[in-house]
Amino acid sequence: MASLLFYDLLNEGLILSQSVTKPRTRRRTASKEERQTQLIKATISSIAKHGLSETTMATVAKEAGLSQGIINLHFKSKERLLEETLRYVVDEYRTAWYKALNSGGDSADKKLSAVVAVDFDKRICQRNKLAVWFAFWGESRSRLTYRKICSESSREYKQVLTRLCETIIMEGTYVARARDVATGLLAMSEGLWLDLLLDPAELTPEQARAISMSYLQGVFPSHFS
Amino acid sequence: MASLLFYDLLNEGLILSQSVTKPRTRRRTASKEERQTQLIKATISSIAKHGLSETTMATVAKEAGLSQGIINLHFKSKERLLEETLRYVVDEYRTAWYKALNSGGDSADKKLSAVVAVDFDKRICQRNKLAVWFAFWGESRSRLTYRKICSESSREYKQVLTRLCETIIMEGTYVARARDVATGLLAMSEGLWLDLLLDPAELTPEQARAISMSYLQGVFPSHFS
DNA sequence: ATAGCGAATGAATGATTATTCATTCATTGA
DNA sequence: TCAATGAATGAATAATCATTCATTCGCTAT
Repeated sequence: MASLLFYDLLNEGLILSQSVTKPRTRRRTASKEERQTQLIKATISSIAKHGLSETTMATVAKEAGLSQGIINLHFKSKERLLEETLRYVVDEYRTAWYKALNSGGDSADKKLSAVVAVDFDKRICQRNKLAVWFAFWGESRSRLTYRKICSESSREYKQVLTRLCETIIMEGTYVARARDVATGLLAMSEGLWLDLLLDPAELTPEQARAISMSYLQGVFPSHFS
Repeated sequence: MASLLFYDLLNEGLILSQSVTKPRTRRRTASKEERQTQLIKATISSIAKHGLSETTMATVAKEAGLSQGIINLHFKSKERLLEETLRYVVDEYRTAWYKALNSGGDSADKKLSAVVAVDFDKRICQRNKLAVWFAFWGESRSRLTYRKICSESSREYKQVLTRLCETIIMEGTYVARARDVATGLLAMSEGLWLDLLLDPAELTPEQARAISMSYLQGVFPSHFS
């Protein structure tokens, strides 16, 4: 009890002296959801700027213009924040992907073109976001949680793409194996993302899309020209 | 002076008492180079097992079966160790790549096939090593040093591949742009590596090679069949 | 043998960083 | 206007981890 009282006095003293020296910073309150996405966006920026291994509670809080403790208040821990950040990027991509799939025309080749375009869309193919993808992929081997978040949707894409390729193969007279083309197409996007991330002067998203399309042209010449 | 003496006595006392309790561990001395590659290999294992962000001096030392201080003895710092580890993997790849290029036959298409095969060679395409590539790529955006180590050789490959594609395009009557094919081919390998890293049950290196080759078959049909 | 040298150790140190929590502050409803 | 509520703060704490260095150990040349 005595020590608690002493602590209080000491603390008040500190705060008093600070409120004189420090300029008052404005403070606002926002809804939980608002703050959480704000913090997730700050995390994306921090990962892009400092890398995942040097992203700390401090760098994120600073990026968001908020205080140290804020992350533990809204997310339970740093690990949770990171997981939610990955989920945010993965979900955003997933949404855009299915939207393109379903509104990109009726034919299989138009659908294919549409989902390829998504990968290099301005909204998806931003360097900050690419940095997040690769940061988490780099840790995925050893982190089951990260791998799960990524792989559940990834398998879906491959499945859907395989179906589309099967349709095209039946329409034309191609010898290609549908699943291999799907795998190759996804792989090419990921590899092109790496180029765009590491050396953006060498390649534009639009060129990258053209390269992906040239793969489809090569494999399904009478469908893509 | 007095405190130094006291420290000595204390230390000796500790060691004495330990030599009784602890089982003596055998100790060997190795040449600098030997130890350094041993530590680099331990680092590769640690990155594959724990990820880059949880690779510590302790995990590496333990993996190597050596003591805490050993890394600072052989490399100046942790950062140096990591850089040398990346360099090791990059150099190993580079050596294999040029060896394949120069001994893979005389024609451009045979050379192309040979360097594609390298990417999925048992010696190069090991999960531990893939984990290292992606771990460093994930941090490359924010670390100039990592990017430099990777990009210097990467540009060379693209240059050489472009030349080979130019030759092939002139031999046949293709409309493809050499540099785009080179970019696409490199990207596809990187993307396939990601698949092999994250979901090795889905894809074998041999299948991955076949997928890469099918890209070349599509773009240069009369050269690859 | 053994002295000398350099490799290796591992406890101690200092720096960094996630987390906690008592306190402050802004908003809202009465 | 004023409680009441809960969002936000940030100093303190505890844990982790890279680095240092006094000491020990093993090898080689003499």
